[in-house]
Amino acid sequence: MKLDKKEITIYDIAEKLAISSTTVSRGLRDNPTINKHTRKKIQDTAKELGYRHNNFASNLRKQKTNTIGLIVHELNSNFITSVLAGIEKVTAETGYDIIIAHSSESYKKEASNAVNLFHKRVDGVIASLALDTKDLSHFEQFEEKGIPVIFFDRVEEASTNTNVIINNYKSGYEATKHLIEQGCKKIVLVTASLSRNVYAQRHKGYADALQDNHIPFDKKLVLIKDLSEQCGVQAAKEIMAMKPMPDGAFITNDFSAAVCMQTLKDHGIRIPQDIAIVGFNNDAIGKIVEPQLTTIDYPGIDMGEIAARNLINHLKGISNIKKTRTIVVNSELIIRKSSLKKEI
Amino acid sequence: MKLDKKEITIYDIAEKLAISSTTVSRGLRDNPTINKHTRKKIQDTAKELGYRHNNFASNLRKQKTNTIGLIVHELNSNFITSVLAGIEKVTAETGYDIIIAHSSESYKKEASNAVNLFHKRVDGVIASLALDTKDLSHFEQFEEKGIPVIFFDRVEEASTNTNVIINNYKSGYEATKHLIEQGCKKIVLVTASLSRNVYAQRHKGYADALQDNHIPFDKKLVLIKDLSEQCGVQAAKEIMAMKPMPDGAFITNDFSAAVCMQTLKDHGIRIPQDIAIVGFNNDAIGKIVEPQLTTIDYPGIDMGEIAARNLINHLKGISNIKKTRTIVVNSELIIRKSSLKKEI
DNA sequence: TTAAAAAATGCAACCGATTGTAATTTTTTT
DNA sequence: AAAAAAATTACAATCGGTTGCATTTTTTAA
Repeated sequence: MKLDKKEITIYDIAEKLAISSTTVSRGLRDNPTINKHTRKKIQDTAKELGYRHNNFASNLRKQKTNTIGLIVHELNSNFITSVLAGIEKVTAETGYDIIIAHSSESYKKEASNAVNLFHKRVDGVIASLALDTKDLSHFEQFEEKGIPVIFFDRVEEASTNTNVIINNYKSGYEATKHLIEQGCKKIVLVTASLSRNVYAQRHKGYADALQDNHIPFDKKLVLIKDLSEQCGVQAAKEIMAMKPMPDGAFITNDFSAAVCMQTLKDHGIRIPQDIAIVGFNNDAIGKIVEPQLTTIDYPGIDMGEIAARNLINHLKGISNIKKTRTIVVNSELIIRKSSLKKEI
Repeated sequence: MKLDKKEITIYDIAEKLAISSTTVSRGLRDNPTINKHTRKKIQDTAKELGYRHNNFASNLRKQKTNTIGLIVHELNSNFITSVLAGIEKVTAETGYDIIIAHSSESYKKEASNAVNLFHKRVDGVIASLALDTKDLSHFEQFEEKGIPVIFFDRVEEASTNTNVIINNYKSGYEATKHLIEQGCKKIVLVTASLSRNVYAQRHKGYADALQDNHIPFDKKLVLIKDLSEQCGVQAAKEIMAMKPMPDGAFITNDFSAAVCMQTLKDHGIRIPQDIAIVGFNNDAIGKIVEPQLTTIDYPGIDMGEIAARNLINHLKGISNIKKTRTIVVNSELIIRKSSLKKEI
């Protein structure tokens, strides 16, 4: 077994330069009370000896970690990775680290991730809830210690936390209205659990758009699914079994919409002629399917940036998130061929 | 400003129970030298007081972090998330934590991520290289401190590190052979930088399959692209410009293959009749495109699990990765409609 | 040249858990 | 009941930075 070289500490640097460890500590962080010349010598020696900062010692003493925790339901989505990019942009600027934890849409795992981050002593948390998360009790531990938590996208609207969201109601309304304008009379809504805010709001927008256009709301046209691959196939089958077959579908997830569309096409159904389809998320997949998918564009980067900016400003005492309750980011309908009955 | 409750330490527990902090420390970790009854009291009191373990103090003292770093080129891919799932399975069992760093295919960011993990003092590293990473000098810092590094998928074959890979040569060979068997005579290879092992090997397999079947290798049929969305469009255009047009294409990335296929179809080219297509990765997208995409299945979960298992066994002294150089995981050709000229 | 002000550096006590070894208590053996 | 063995528990040093305050050195002002 190779013997690892001993770790270099500020004491080694201090000894070599015959100064105190205090000065070294300050010099390494460019503290202006230390003479410029001394600082240079310290930093050069640190490099020369291969010094590396010990975060554990530092955090232990400072009682801060300079780390924020991110809890998401899934990593494998364009939306989440763009949120991540937005957060990283801010944290890179401000010198914070990120710990990423994902729950795979499981409430249980989300709760254990929360405990984990809590024990890791993150300074703050940014989170998007799993599909089946029903209460926020696992976030209370943060509250109790005064650790700020900001939710985005998948939030609990009734909570007193800061939420960064899009207007899901408006998006649902617009998507449905668009389908109606294209001449659809019988519109299916394929969505996930209505206990999750985003789906509940989209559902509400759907229902109101129908009502405003004098189309009766029919509960049987609302299909509640998970967001699996299988769900797209299932939805397609149920749609095909309806008599008469619906002529429009608002599917609140692009991947599911793509799978559903595929299955419908396999059974000889023409899109958009027989049925017009609108998805949600503006995933890359929407431009690859045939016909290209009309969808709602969701500004992930902005949401990430806003959430991170607010959190860090709060941590630095620049602002106080307790005063901000909800931040709504713009989303918009992107019209592509899958819904254009009129132009054909 | 709300005053946060003071943090509870083992000393608080010790004081309350009138025992020493040593006993508390051991009791919390269920050390059998501590009386069962005492242990119970300690753990109950800890819960009651809201004690949380201080990793910083612990790591500082133990000089270990129980954390492994993961460096990947991208998060937004099915392959990488399944690797992650495999790694998490092992780390969950063994009590290790993961820090995820992604480079967005940038060598520079990869290097800075490596420095970051180094300063975070991860006990070990699992990495998949960015497209343009040409040397492994940024990993030398780990080597010097005796921190083990295992590479997977995107590796530097000439290095002396442990690599977990699939047989890219064989996969490239089989994909090409399959196209030849379907009657293709002029086969395009769309791939990424040949300086990255995976693409170099697939290229070699392609070239050898051609030769073994007496089809002359033509450099002009090899299109080197990045893996962007645009690249699929570009490739399609170049393919269409070739006279006569190729009748087969091996595109070493499912997403690019899907985009390329889409573009070809937009120009009235029939798949697989006019040109048969094989992708790589077995991404979900392959089952959504029309026709469904023939591809190479890549066992992400297994690779993650194997990499993590080897790393952690090494850390625990159970085995020594210095003795294992390369682990090859099975991959296989999945035949779907996009390449089946014969059956039509 | 001396006093006052400013700049630079150092002292020493923390932060909280871990661990080798010693001390104490309890149990077993004779 | 005393001695030996086993089981528990405690002491005290350690990990490596950080920071309030004191001290020393240098610069400026008088």
